[in-house]
Amino acid sequence: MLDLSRLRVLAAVARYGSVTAAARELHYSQPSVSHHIARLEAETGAQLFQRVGRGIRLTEAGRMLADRAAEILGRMDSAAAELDAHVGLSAGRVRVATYGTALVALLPQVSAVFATQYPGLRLEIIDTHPPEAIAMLRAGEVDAAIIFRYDETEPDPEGVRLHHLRDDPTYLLTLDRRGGVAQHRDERWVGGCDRCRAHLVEVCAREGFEPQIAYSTDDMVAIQALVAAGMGVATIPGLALQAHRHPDLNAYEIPGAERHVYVATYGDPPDPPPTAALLDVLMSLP
Amino acid sequence: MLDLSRLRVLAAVARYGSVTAAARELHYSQPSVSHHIARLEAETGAQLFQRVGRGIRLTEAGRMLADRAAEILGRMDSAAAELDAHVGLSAGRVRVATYGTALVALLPQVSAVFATQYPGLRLEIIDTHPPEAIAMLRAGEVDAAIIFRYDETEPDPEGVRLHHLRDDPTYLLTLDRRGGVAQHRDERWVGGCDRCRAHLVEVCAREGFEPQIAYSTDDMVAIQALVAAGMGVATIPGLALQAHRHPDLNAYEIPGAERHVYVATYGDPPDPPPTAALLDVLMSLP
DNA sequence: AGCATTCATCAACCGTATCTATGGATAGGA
DNA sequence: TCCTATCCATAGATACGGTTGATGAATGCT
Repeated sequence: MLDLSRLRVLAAVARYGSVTAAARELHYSQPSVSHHIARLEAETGAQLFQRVGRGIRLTEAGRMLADRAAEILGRMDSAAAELDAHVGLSAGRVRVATYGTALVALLPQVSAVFATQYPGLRLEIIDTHPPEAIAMLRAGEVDAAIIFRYDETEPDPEGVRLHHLRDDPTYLLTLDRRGGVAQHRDERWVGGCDRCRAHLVEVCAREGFEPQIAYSTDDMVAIQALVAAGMGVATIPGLALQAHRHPDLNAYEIPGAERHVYVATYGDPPDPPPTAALLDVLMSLP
Repeated sequence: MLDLSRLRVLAAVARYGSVTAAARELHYSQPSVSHHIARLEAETGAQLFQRVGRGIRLTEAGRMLADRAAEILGRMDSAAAELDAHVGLSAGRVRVATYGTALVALLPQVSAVFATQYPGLRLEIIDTHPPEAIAMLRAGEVDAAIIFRYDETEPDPEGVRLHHLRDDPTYLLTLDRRGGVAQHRDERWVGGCDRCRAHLVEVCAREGFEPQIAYSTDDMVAIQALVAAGMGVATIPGLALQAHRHPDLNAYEIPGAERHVYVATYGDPPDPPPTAALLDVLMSLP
């Protein structure tokens, strides 16, 4: 196959019409350039130049190949430039899968930091529950996943690395001023997603009762509206409260019911620069 | 700048998703491929792959560069194929400048041979008198020039090589049956181009008279029509008669008045293949 | 637990590009 | 006409880089 440095030499000789001038331009010695074009002709079996007196002139085939060479070299240059942009994080994208609460509470700030600090680095966000987020991370559909778990002693998911982001306390939401979970054992409860509901049942079991779950929704606004309407009480993560807070409601932190929030990445360290940048920004959030 | 063999390795690893598989495909050893991608990453400063367990996965930057690499390699391939076509004379073009008589008498046959023997090789023809044809040859505007001269002892034009093609006798065209030039000394003459007219004067001078040139034209049909109309006599090259012959006219070969016909090419041997092919065909014409 | 696979590292060999020095040829000037 | 400067090709020496084979570490499967 054709050799790139030969093509570069050919293009230079074609542009300057002289072996010596091309050598000067390329910072080569003249014999080196002469040798290159001789080898190129031998390798391709084509006559690229015709020697005329003490000069040379391109043949039709030589002109054609020189044009192609210039084009290829141009593409090479632009590919190198594009790669440099990726290295400097002024190009590329990061795809992150995250659950709804973190999406509204954290990602807007991340996006704002990216816009000023890494313009050109696209942030793509996918709203998914943790199990699916991990699956997407393994499948390479996202570069990072923001997940949570209640029990930090449970084993880490296989094949991914977890970076602890923060602990998110769970709050009891009520209309009245009674702050204990057990005090609401006979009321109706509003549940969240599957895992949140399971955790709610567990917390209540610790207090010795089974909650009567009247309605389940992931929507933090809906949950608060239902409680405010007197439908019952609910638990809600602190991050959700940070994003939206109904004025009529009281919130009491439930001890020992923190959500442990992590960013998961795939593969061995080091993480690719865009992913590392996302991690940095997430870690530095207040 | 980026190295092509590295890019080829990168493209292969990207396509197969494995260093070992890429090595098999490229007929490289596995460490060689591993080394190549390590060097490519070091040279570009970009993280192209992420090691995950016993495998590897492309990063965003790696995917981008691999795509560009595949594109560049494709262009390289097509350039090589195009070049091969030129070598095999199934592509390219030959540009030839020729004077009118040779154009109508020789070039159609050349064109016919090219069409069957070198399909894809374009033949471009320019109608020019010999001095201009030589100038165009020197300027690189044509690859060959078909010229003639009467005096073969005159020095060859500078900077070009002449290949003798044939000797084209000059004929005396008359309405009657008198075949000698001197026998028409008092008639009126029809002249051709500048150089032909000068030659006519010279031939007549050898016979001891100066011809009375009543009309001059290059058009072989017009010359014959004028003579047939009784306007006078004329000289005409054999090749012209070969292309067009007025039935009423008699033609007598003038001894020692041959046109020497040559193909001129530029630069040192060997000629580029398309030019050599044209020469071959011209030489083999009857 | 054992085996096969995968990728990274190391040392040795080989190929090839590059340089300097030299030669042959040509174009321009005295 | 000769001389000189310029240009391209060739030859030999050096050094850089690529390829290979052997080896090691880590992982996933049976």
